[in-house]
Amino acid sequence: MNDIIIFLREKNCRVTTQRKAILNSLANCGQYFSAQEVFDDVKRAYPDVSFDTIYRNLNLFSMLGLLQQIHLPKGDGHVFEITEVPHPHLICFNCGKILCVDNTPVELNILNKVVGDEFTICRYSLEIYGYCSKCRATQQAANRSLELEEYS
Amino acid sequence: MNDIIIFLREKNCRVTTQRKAILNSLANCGQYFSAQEVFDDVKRAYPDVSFDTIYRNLNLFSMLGLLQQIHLPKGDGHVFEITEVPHPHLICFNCGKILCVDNTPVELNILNKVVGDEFTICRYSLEIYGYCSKCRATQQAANRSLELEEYS
DNA sequence: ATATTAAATAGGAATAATCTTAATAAGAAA
DNA sequence: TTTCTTATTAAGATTATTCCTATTTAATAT
Repeated sequence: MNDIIIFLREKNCRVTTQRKAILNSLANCGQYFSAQEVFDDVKRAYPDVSFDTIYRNLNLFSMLGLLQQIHLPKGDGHVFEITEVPHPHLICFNCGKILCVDNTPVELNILNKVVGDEFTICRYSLEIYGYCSKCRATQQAANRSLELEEYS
Repeated sequence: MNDIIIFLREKNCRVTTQRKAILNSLANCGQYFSAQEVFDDVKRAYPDVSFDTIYRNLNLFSMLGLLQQIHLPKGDGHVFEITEVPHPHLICFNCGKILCVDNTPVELNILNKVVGDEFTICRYSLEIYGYCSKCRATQQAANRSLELEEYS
């Protein structure tokens, strides 16, 4: 916690009561969490906090590289993860479960080679959508009626 | 157009007036477009169409693999692209410009090897955020005040 | 051509996320 | 400590997106 406060000062970001409260809340959240969860938790300590402040700061923390955003399918918003290392996630269409991919197929130095001088990379986000082993059987049956594609 | 209608029937999806109108609109949209743009365009031909119908069908078309969704940074929603082949995109934090990466560093067969039997992949989404060459100079100056990280 | 049935829709309610502005407070300087 | 500057905030307005339900209509069977 003190490390992050020092880090924020280094980045010329003010260390406000609300930011400290948000950082405290993150410790109470699970591995993946929504802005709503953080809001509910912070509100217990600071009933006056506004939703806007939560969003603004979660986005700031993302930009600073303290959090990663994970995009849910079907435009269902996004959740956050506390990690400084971007990595891919598997997301189940059916149950919504999120799994980390540790053995990452994307290396930033490879990406940098690909984009060359045309672009300066700050961060990336790779979501892999489909069905977890648990949901596969039931969902594949349902998909057969829609005949959705699957990569093999 | 006729191909897509046949395709929809094959997938057991009904070919409604609204769906045909949406498909027609897509031809009028640029390479990347928002649900709002499609709504505005469809509304000209069918003033009664509801926003819900636009969203529902753009999501359906995504699920069917006709469209890809591109997640904008800072939770700023997403735009769609007409393409059946998922591929990465570079997105400029500053001007919002979107660039395709053709020489893709992600291959579905590699992903499938990584996830093995634990997950059935349907599609993926890789967004690479940062600054385009045009915005780099001006924005890096701004970033120095915030001292945001950049990968080298 | 008509009836049947289930998917798809419109409309409006509900929720989520962002923007605007005046007030507040953190950090810097005196 | 006190003042000053400006980033940050709360509040509410606005916009974006999804949900709910009664109605409509595409596709199928008669």
